[in-house]
Amino acid sequence: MSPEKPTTERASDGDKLPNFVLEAVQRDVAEGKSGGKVMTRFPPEPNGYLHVGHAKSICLNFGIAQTIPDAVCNLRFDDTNPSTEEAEFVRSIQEDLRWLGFDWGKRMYFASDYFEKLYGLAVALIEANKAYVDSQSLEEMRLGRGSFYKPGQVSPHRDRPPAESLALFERMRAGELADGSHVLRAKIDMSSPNQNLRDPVMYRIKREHHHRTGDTWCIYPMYDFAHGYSDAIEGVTHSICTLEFENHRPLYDWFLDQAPFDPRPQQIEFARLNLTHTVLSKRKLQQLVAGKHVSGWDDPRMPTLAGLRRRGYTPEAIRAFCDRIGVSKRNSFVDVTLLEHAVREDLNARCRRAMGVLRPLRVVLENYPEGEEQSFDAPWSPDDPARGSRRIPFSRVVYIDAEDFAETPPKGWFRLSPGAEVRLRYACIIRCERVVKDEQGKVVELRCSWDPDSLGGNAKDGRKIKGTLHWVSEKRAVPAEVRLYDRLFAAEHPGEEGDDFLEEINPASCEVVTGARLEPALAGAPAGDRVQLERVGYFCVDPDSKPGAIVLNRTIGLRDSWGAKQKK
RNA sequence: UGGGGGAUCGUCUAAUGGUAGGACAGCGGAUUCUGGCUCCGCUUAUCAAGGUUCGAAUCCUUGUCCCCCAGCCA
Repeated sequence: MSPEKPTTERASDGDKLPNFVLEAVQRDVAEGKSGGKVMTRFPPEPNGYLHVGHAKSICLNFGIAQTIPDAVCNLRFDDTNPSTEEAEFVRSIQEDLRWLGFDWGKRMYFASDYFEKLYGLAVALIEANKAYVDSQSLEEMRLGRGSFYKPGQVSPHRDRPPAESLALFERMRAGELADGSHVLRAKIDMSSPNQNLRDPVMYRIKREHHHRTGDTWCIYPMYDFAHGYSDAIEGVTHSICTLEFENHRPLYDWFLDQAPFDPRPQQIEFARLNLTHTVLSKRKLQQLVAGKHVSGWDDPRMPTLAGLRRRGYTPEAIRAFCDRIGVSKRNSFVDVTLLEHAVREDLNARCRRAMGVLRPLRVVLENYPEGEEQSFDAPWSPDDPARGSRRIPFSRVVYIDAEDFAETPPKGWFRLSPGAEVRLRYACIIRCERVVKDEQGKVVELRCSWDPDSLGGNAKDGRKIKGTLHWVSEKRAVPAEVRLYDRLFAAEHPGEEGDDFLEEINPASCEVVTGARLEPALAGAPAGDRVQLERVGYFCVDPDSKPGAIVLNRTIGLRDSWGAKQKK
């Protein structure tokens, strides 16, 4: 059977857009910053599955490492909040990253690897009188922080002697103090117009089991404190993050000012991906899973990498998409048709073709001898004969798709209708002689004749046949369940005006067709196998498939200019 | 009443003082044993107003609009 044609070289490389982050890094290299070294990192928090928005960040960070000689990209799990993080997500993130095609070598790290070092850094800040233990309540701290327009008030504990803070901090670590009773804060500027600088919390007490450190710690560092130092500890030179951290950069820099590292990492922000007809916020994806609105993180309608994979998307298509959307600082919504285009383009080049009928309509060829059978040769890839062919069995009764017949055809119809001729792909020409209906008047069978002089599909007398239909032999077809997926949200911007996005789930986003029939060559196709069903779309064999009960997921339909025209 | 960012075709994104280009989407056509693919063509943009300049998307001034920030989340 024709294997998929690999498209790694073709689809993903070559049309990378230049972007301002890469250019900034290249400038730094040219100027000899950090001794010309470049190290980036991809820092997921293990509290959910990776999605196509992460893919943008992954392609950026790993892409820079691949573009610049000797540069590397680390994988670092930002696991500083044990309340939400799980080992299962650590596993899935690695799996998805590998699947996408990126390799972090031996450089897989965890912020939790640095807990002891970070504790030491915190102690040093206390000793330098740059941090203090605050004993205010959460509410008092909130009030004390002021507002956008009002400067904050200093904490009554702000001038606590370093020795006293140190003693308290040690007791925090030792588990002698209750959750929430104390925090360690950086001593910066309570009246800063940037609220991130109003003595941000560095450590909180949290008696939670950590997926890696277990119960070793009951205090955990906050993002702003942990992230920059984790970068610095690893030797990261360029810490690339999304726009909402722009306000945090002064704090990122402040921490680095207190304990100079070489190289000193630099934070650069870019706009996260937004996609039309899609939700990408971790909270909303969690809601979809937790509320069982989808079958799981890998539901083929999910924008997660696991979901896209199960749907039949290829890593090359996702990478090509990421390369093409570019990187900038503008808040934007990428049209989901661009993603759909990327996957069609890749699948068109790599998938073999086969025939399958979603909604079978029985066609009896009255002038074909009963009990006889023949077969036709059909290339796996008409555009590339080198990929071989298979035989397709043919006999007196075949199925065509119900939607390829119209009793009263609209203008421009060149599929089957009473009295009309069409070609059965690779087989022969047939004419519809009679329509058989049930008591309700529903068409249940077509009585047709075939032209024995059209073997292979071309008429001996040279007459042109405009319509070509896909078909399967009744006797030899294999049954299949086909899951027709569509966008999870019909609305362009789900939940836009405060609407509940859950109520905007497209009820037609998953249509299960149970009576489909496939050509026999598809029997036994393994899970993950992809194929184009000619004239229908691209499909991927679902892991739910059992021997003799194949399940296909529709990745994406073919472009349909006829259907589009009909809609107008 | 604050601070930080951002405004280029319908949507993304280039042009870094010198022809506003590409991709997607849309429309039309050619080709076709997939109404697919491919090929060809077309439509459409510099937030506004002033200024500097031979020349401005780009520099200056003044506005306008959009996004982010008041977690012991990341």
